Amino acid sequence: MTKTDSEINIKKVNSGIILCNCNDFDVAQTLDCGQAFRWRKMGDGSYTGLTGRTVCNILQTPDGILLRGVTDREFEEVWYNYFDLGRDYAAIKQRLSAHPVFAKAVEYAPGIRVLRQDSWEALCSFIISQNNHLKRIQGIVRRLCEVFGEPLENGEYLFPEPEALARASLEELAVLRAGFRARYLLDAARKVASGQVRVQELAKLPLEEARAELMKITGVGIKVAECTLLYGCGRIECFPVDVWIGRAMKQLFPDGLPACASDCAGIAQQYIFHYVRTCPGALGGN
DNA sequence: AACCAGGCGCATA
DNA sequence: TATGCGCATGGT
Repeated sequence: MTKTDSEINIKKVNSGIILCNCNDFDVAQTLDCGQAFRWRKMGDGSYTGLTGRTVCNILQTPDGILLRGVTDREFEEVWYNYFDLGRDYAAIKQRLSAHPVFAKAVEYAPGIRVLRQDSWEALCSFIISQNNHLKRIQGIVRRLCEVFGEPLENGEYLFPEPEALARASLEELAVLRAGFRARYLLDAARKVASGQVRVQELAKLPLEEARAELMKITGVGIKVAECTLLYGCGRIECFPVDVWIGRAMKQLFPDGLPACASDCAGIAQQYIFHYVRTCPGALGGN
């Protein structure tokens, strides 16, 4: 079976795969912290979602994290990477905790991991996220998949290919109810489909070039570009600044981002984002 | 029932 | 370089 570093232990069972000793991964914290918009919470507390054409159902249990309906091969080729299981989050959290604010944020939600999502999906998701609510972002992304994505036999939909979206007209995008973001999505689809914006290169391009490549798209500014690079290209040094992080910087880090976060700024950002957004009193109070 | 949301583009100085 | 405004839609 798969060799993983750190102490994560993988057990194979009938229903799928169990991750044991996975102390730095909380399913709800990771999937509900505003980085991915397509995971559905089921009645039993599990989450169902997909990346590419691979589906899984994931449940936190006392014995470990159960990935239902996942084969060895899918785990090795897809989910190990998607959940960033090769990265030592214990070491990152320890390093960040040198600063008291990070220490609090990490203690508040120690099970957050930064997912390695598909680049094109991350780009669209964060175009949609601008000046918007989490709840509504989820609805628009779901309709985007249902209207333009390929349906699977099990009722799931793939995230639409750029070509499929590029063929559509602005009028056809109206069903998404994405508002002024519809034309941004269309411009992204057309530039990606035509090769004018090379999403596959974003992971390896020098950071400045990668940003510039993304900002060729109307409706992609510095914040959406940083989100795409962080969540969709594995660029953990990227640091998206939205209204929440802006407030956090002003109040909690008036002297700038602490040095202990310099090589994993994006991961630090995710702990802080979730902390200030959902923990009462994290901002303003003290 | 206002107010505002994981921003951006454009106008103005 | 720095503000300020409108933008579509709908959640709180």
